[in-house]
Amino acid sequence: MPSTSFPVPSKFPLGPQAAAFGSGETLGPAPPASGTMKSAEEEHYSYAPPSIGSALPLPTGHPSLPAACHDLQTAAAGISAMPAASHSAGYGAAVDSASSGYFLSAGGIRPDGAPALESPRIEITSYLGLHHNSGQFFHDVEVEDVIPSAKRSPSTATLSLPGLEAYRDPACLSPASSLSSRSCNSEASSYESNYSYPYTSPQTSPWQSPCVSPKTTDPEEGFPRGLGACTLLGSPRHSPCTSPCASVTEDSWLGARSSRPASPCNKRKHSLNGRAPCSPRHSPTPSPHGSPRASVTGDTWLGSTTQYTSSAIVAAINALSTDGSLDPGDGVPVKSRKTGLEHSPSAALKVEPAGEDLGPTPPASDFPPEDFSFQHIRKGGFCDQYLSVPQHPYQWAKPKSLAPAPYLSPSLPALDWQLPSHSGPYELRIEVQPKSHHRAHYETEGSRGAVKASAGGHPVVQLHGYLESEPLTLQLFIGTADDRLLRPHAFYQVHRITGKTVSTTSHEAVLCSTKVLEIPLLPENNMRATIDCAGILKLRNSDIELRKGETDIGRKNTRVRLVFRVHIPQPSGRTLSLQVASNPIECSQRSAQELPLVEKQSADSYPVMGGKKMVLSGHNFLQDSKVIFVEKAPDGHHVWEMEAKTDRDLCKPNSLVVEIPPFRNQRITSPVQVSFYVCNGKRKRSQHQHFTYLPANVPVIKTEPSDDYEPAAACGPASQGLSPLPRPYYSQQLAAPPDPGSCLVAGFPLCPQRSAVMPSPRSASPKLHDLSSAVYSKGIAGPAHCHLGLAQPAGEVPAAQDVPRPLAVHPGSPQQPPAVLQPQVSPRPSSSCPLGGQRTLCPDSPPAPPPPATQEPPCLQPCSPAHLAAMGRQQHPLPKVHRDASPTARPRSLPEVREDSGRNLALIPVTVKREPEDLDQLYLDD
DNA sequence: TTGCTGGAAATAAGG
DNA sequence: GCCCTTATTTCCAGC
Repeated sequence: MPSTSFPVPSKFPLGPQAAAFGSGETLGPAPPASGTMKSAEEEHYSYAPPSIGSALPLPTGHPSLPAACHDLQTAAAGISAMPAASHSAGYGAAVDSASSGYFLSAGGIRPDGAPALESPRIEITSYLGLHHNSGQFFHDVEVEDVIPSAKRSPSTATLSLPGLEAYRDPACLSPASSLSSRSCNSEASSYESNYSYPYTSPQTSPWQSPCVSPKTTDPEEGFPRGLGACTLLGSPRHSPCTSPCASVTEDSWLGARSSRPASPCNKRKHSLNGRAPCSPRHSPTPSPHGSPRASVTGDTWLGSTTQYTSSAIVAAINALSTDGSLDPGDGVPVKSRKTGLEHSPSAALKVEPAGEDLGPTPPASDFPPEDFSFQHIRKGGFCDQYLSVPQHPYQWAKPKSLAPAPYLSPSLPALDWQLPSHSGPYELRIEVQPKSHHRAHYETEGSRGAVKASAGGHPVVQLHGYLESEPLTLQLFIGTADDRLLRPHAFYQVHRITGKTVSTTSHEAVLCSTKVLEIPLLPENNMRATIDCAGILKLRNSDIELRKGETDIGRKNTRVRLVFRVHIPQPSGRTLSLQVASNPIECSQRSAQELPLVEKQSADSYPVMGGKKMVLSGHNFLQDSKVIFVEKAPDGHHVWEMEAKTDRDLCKPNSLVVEIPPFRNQRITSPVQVSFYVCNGKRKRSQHQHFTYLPANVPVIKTEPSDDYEPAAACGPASQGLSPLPRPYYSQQLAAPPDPGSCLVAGFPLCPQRSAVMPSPRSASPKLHDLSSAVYSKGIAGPAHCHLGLAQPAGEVPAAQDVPRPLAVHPGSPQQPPAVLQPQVSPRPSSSCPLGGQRTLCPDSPPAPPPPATQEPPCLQPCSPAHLAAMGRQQHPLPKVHRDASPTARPRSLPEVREDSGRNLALIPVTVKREPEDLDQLYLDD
């Protein structure tokens, strides 16, 4: 791991990010240690040390590097960095370090000869790196300090897309994945499996493996997730190249191990002949993504922190990247890359001989991480060949994205943070929703085009209230559509569409292993953008699930949402981040044809007595369709379930009339949020839609279905509770506080909600975030780590899990002492949640915020601290009750202590249905 | 020729 | 361990 040592970013001025990195990475710091692990905190905090900086060469990049190089560097750096950041968590310090080292080295190498090097490789990697990691990151950070964030255009540069290709290595491209799929995936596994890699880092493994073991193949694995980091990819990991080897390996490997030998493989092989042999990589793509979360959780990410960091980092990197215009990946359009890979490269790859060639290549293990990577490079192991493939000369030259220089701060909120859709005068709104079905394409397939609007055309997003003349950047990524908090989807990635039919400029970036499409929002267009450049890429379940830390299941997890974000620089120097998610989009082929889907509902709320007719609009409704209303406990158990009456005569494929059933508790004093879904059969259920029961004496509030709904004041409990979001469960947009400042508190210690439960590191979702890095970092650090890598049983920390994240100002705010953030760190949300603090956040919030009755999924209303607090306290009890209930006993009455308002409890017989499954499972159903 | 689709076969996963 | 059903992933073919 020697190598490891160096890269460390020199400066980590950044708070969070830095922390993340630093820590995560540890790398750098890690003194090389290879292996030495630091406590999360340490890492976070520690990383910053200047010493490190100095120590680190960051050569990468840094400053010294020419602009041109910059990109590369970035990439490289990113890579290195990333790992650390992101992954470190996951794997353990050791790993991280390793990885870091790994990358670093790579990076380091480059610096020198960088360019020379197979840039190709770099590119690939780079894309990852670019964003997030990279040493640059560090740099960026520094820079950032110096430079007004606002002015950077970074993202552009960085992102520039390379297409992301980055995602997949070229090598990977191959469908081959088949093998890989497993193997790869497994990468992690393999990793686990015992192969002893010198490095622990997962990432590393891949490489090594290449030759060595099948595992290797997996480039992907490492990749995505950890990589998420992506970052790395670039480098070493990139293994993709490796993969090639892998391929070699694969074969052997396969034979040996492949669990599923044939299947895909066969096909794939078949394809291989023609195509990409690399199979192993098949996952090539796998994009980076590994689900972020997973990643986070997983090895890769350090911890939530990481994410936090990562995002910040990314941002920073982006900013930096700005400088560099080059993007490794850039120039190459994804597809082109793909193609390229497939063809010639593939041949090469396929030949695998490489493998042989590689064969000779010492197992990764043999080399020190750094060396390892280098060696590959030097030797030109398969990688070289691979790389050598002259794919995109222009790659490097790729022009910067057209997008306006966005304002990017290194400290931008992590992608899994819950952000409001509007704040003060600003509102980010989806004017035209995407079609409810869009068949995502696999890497092995060609693009299936851009997501379209149901009425034809494409989705449209507009930022209202922005009167400045500076263009902004709209970020788009694929998010989840389940009941939990919105977060990047582990199994889907946004895919940039280009061509004659695309009128919107965009470029891809990879943040924390999540592809992000950046689209310019121009004042001349009224800050409105038509999203005709976004397709959806499906990653193989096997590739993602095998990653360490991945907690989500791909099977039946085929719904996504388009998530849009915009970061608005404020006069105060802070950045206001807004986010809005689209209606859910069913991405599978089958589902689109069979599963019922509710797009709109005529009512979002109604008094408990029910009886009103509600019209549901959507698809695949049948006369036999049933509409089931469900009240869930925080832990996902069904507290109440009722089949609503439907009017068969009025049932049409696209509309269904249902009578709102009376709520079980007619005495509620505050709105209770429940959900309902349309069921066409055993396994054919629509996604849950939100519905709010109002107290009998409360005047009915007209609700608008869908996206348009605008919560009054998000902050207040009232809004939360009441807010009848027309949106489906999934809609998790946070309502923004009426006034930007109202809910923000500098210090805001937020509940670590997610962090506790979710793998993902990101913990709090800040609404405004301060650019200042310092503080930021700290906060991050703590929390992040907590979870990463760990998958939590849904049941365990019910409340915490989905508890909405409060909006908050970035920890980074100068005012805030890092300490404040700490709460986030705490592993357990429940305990950790600083209620008091939260409350402080929203002054407006009513004193006794009655959280919506128990049912409400925490996730829905993240905003109010009170709410969170309440959840933390109140919800636990319920779960218990439920658990006690026998699973089978479906409707069963138990004295329930229900708290409508949070204060008054009424004992009411409750029908309890025990739901053994987690939310996830529920979602998956069956 | 490339990209986008729709369909469906081949496999894998679950029950 | 086998069979059946369902879900996933890869291929094909047409426009």
